[in-house]
Amino acid sequence: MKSSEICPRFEAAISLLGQRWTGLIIHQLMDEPKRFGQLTEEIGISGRLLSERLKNLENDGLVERTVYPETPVRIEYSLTEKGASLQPVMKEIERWSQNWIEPAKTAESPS
Amino acid sequence: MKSSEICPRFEAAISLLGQRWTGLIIHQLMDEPKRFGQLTEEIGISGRLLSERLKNLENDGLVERTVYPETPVRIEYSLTEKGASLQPVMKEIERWSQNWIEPAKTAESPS
DNA sequence: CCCAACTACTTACTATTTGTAACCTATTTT
DNA sequence: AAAATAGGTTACAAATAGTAAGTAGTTGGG
Repeated sequence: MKSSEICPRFEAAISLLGQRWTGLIIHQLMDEPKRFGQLTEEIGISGRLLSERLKNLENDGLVERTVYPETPVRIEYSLTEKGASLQPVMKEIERWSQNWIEPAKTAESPS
Repeated sequence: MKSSEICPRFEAAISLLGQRWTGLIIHQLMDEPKRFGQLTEEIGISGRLLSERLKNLENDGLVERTVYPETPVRIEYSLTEKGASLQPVMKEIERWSQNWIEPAKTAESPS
């Protein structure tokens, strides 16, 4: 019952990243801003959840929604400075996955 | 619908860490092996879910369950090499949270 | 020996979150 | 005008998480 012992900031960070899709969305926005449809296709998430997640990420200040009033209107989602600063985290997860996740199998250990 | 474009290893890693409690459990086991009751208290997770998560983590080869046949029996959970190799990831999340999460508020930016 | 307490879970049930599919509005192409 | 595309929202079923109580194997006391 005591959720002490753990740094509340770390807990907050984990409750952000430890939510389904969130990490993937941030990862996909790392290189360049993307549009709603592009994200659903690349990630394989439903519109309902993508919409929900993007709203949360906006509220947390990680993602920014920009409307370009061209014709037709174009809407892009990009990372804020706070969001972009997760790059080292993403890089480390990538590195770990390269070393410890077998591509096809569900195996345990690298060469 | 196409979940291509994303490295399947990265996806696998994210689906591990992007699950509620998993990151916190790994983090708590980083320093030293712990017992079931200790984890529930520190993390604030229910027995049901802790049990489930630990089983999954065992299956994924991240956590090891050791039974010490003392009297009374003592059961400890520890990280395997694969689990321990997530330390850089945890460290980066910690670093990020120190820089970008305000302790009391839900604020946006560091000093 | 019997009863309470402790650890490590499991089971039953409820609440919340996800996933699926259909729908909506505005614009644009055929 | 009809169909298509972008960017969503809504309604509902299915899966997952949370809560509380129960179980099994000790241990310690009366």
